[in-house]
Amino acid sequence: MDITYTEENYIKAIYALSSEQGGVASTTDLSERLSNKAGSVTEMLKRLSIKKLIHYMPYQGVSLTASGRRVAIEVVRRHRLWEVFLVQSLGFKWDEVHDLAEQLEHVQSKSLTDRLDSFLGFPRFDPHGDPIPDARGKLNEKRTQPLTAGVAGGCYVFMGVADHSTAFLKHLTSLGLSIGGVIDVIAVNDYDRSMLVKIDHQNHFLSDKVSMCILVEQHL
Amino acid sequence: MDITYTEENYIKAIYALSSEQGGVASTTDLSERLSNKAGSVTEMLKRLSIKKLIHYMPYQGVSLTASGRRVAIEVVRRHRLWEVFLVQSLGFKWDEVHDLAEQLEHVQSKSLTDRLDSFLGFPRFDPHGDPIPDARGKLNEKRTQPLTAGVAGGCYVFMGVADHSTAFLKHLTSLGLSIGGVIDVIAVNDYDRSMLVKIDHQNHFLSDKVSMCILVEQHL
DNA sequence: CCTTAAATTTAGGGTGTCCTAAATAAAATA
DNA sequence: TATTTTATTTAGGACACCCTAAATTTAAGG
Repeated sequence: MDITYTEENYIKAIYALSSEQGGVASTTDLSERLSNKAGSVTEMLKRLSIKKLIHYMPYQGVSLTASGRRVAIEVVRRHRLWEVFLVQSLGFKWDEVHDLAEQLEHVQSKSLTDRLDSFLGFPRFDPHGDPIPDARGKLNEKRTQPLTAGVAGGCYVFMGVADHSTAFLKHLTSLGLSIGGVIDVIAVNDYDRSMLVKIDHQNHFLSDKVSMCILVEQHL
Repeated sequence: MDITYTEENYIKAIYALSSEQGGVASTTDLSERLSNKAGSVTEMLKRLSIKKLIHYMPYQGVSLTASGRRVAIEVVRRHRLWEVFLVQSLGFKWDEVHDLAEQLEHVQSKSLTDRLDSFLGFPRFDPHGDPIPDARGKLNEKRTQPLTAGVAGGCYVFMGVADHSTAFLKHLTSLGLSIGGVIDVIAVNDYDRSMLVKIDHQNHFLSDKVSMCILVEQHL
């Protein structure tokens, strides 16, 4: 079965939304995420449903079928591998690679993907800390928490982001933060959940808008 | 101005055909090369003409404008760089890369292309011996001749192919021939232009269908 | 429960790219 | 040159993907 460029983008969006929420994505959410109007989304949902890539019950939202999920994971795998390539081999910065990977991810070739994977040394995470599914579609889930869950005195390792926008990534860079970096939480403001943290010997204030998108693990 | 995937393919085909022939490509040639019907081609030619990418006089064939040529060369550059990457970095064989490069070439990003070029060490030729335009669009023309122009007793260096099909490339591989390889012409049959050659200490008969697509330079 | 608001779908259009079949122009042949 | 063949264009239709506006269904609030 052949799946178009656009269909892949819908599948990917459904995958992302339905894993954030309880397994289903709504028409409106999709329409926002893809910057398309709701009517266009409905139309595509019907097509994807005919192709048996999604479960679609009008008005009830959609979820991926097994084969839809396979497609989604393959696209995600390609996207993240290309991101690694762009950063690791071509020297792009982590905030520059998203849009390029968004195009490269649609080159449908198992052998290309697998060889790229091997060439890169089978990386397990992309430059933003997102896990890369392996050739069989196995994806080791990240066991991370947003930094907002951190407590004063706690020490955390920066493992990934929940906001992939260039603006946000540039901001983190300006804080001296990159994947694997250590964050000491000095104080947490109960009222607005803002926090004072130490990164690379420097103190910074983080609003909860920011710390919510910083994904961390407890430091060992 | 944005140029679609399909438009790029038309531009590339026009570029290829019009450099083979006297600067113009016909509707029928394009229709064959692109496996589209003539009517579809005419329609696209009108569109490309409006975008000022081609000179189009109905019934008279088309040629590229300066800006069309710039687009074509950029696409060719991307195609050939990706081919180098696929062979050199990912270990594909030279007969496996065409279709993949055909997809990768449409990722429109100057910085990606230039970084890839640099990553690969600014290669001047692709795995089939075709010259790669540099970042400014400069393309050093190959000064090669088909092996059919060779004479008995002559010694030649294999520089490229005029047929990029997998079948032909595999055939060359089976003859022990790869870019840079040396070909000694032992005898030429005047009647059908077939020839007896020595490649890597082994003798082979080549029909003119084959030797016509083997591009060579005189050995120093 | 009824009414309003919000979410979703349907209806009707538009563009890009393709097709087939018919009409026309150019080239080849007699 | 007249006629036939071939090349090309035009006309009309299809499908994927998008839109706006109207209709409908579901959810929310009184």
